[in-house]
Amino acid sequence: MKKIESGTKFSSIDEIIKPRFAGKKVKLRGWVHRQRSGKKIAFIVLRDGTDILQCTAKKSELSEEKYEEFCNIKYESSIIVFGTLEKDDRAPNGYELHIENFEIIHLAETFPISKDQSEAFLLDIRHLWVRSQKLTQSARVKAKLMEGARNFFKKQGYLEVWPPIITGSSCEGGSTLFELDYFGKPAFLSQSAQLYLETLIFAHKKVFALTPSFRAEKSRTTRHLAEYWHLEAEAAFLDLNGIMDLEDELVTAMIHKVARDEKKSLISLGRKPKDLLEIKAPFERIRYDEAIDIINSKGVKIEWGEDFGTGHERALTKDLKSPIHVTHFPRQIKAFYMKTLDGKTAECNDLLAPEGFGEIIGSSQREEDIKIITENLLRDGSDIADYEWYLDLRRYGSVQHSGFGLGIERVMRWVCNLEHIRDTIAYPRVMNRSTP
RNA sequence: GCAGGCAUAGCUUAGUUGGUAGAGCGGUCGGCUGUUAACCGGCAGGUCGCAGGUUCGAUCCCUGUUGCCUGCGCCA
Repeated sequence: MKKIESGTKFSSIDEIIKPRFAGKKVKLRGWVHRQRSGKKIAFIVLRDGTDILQCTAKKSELSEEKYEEFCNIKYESSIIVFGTLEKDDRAPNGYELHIENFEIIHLAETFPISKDQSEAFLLDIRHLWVRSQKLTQSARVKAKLMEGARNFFKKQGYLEVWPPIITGSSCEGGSTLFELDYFGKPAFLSQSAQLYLETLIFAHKKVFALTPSFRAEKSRTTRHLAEYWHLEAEAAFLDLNGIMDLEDELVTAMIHKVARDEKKSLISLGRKPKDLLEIKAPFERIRYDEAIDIINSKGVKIEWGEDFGTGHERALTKDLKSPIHVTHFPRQIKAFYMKTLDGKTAECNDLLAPEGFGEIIGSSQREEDIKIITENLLRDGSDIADYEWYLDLRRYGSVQHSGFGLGIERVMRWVCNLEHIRDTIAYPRVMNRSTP
């Protein structure tokens, strides 16, 4: 491997593929994304982490040996190229580099990924497939979504906090937790930071957190991960309508940020930025009862008291352009911490993404009545002793409060128009895969 | 967890109503080309997932097993 001389000025592709750089000399370094060579002229498509650029080498402009070396460069070799940038409609993105000199940093072995690949194979060699256009674009979109979210929370006065990942008790139901050996005692990987965020609002009033959440559910679907990134917020003094307002503005801020700053990636993933910009808070809100009627009217059967399945969510959102809230689900099918006003329904809401993508947020106003919480815990067969610390929150300065959890990868799947949630994350953890 | 499907070269696959197999890509050698994972020709590359069974003979039929994929349930 050759050392790169220190002090050398390199450009990045995204900053030079602009009209004002046409005719200018530039030095780039990156990886060979594509390579084609002939007798007199050869091409490589260079990828440098910011964009791709076609580079052209002519035999007449390089020495015989240099040209041959250029023709023998293999995919994914790392390389330094030097030359003049030109506008050229024959190049993939309208610009190309006319190579005057180049230096191979590392000549790659034959890259195992070629034209035809199966999903299973791409998961096996994920550590190399992360270099693909699809995964790099999706990664950029994700970063922008989070940037949009953080900006939004900051503006709203929410403090970012870091709850624990290892926990001693569950949040909702014990069967879906990953158990681990914690110095000889059982502990669990967190599946939601909610209960901890509830403790923290008494210190900070309004908090949010981005944490990994773990679900040991043996789900086999295109929208479940065993490890996913969970964006959760909790706010004191907020009721159900207040938290829904916040969710709508958050989601709007996130998708608008991406639509403005990551246009190319979105387009290439199959999502028009303009369509995202047309989606604006507040989103439509319907009650569970109305949703039941709508779903039934679309020919998909559901009875009052049933939770939504995939088919129900799809029927409800397939023809929508904007997300929609479904509120006030039956209390019996919802978690122990959700508030009830009428004893029958919960002050909760699910935010469903349009076009059939389904649930992206689960949210509720929290129950303050310690008796009802206890009742609910007993209903679920939980051990009250495990929740004493949580019940303390209702003993010392209890206030009305609400919060929600948003699945980043779920939002990603919708925003990037992706068939499978695994392409929203570099290393998807699903039921039967934990490597690479 | 339930239901269905698949497993043949490095990758993507065709095929054999049971007589041990072809192709494309990739590799390699050569030709051609301002190419867009281009095209043309030569060559190399396969104990047909694994273990049993039936059979003169199994990659093909049967049983088991493992891995993977899809759908459902569960959820974000």
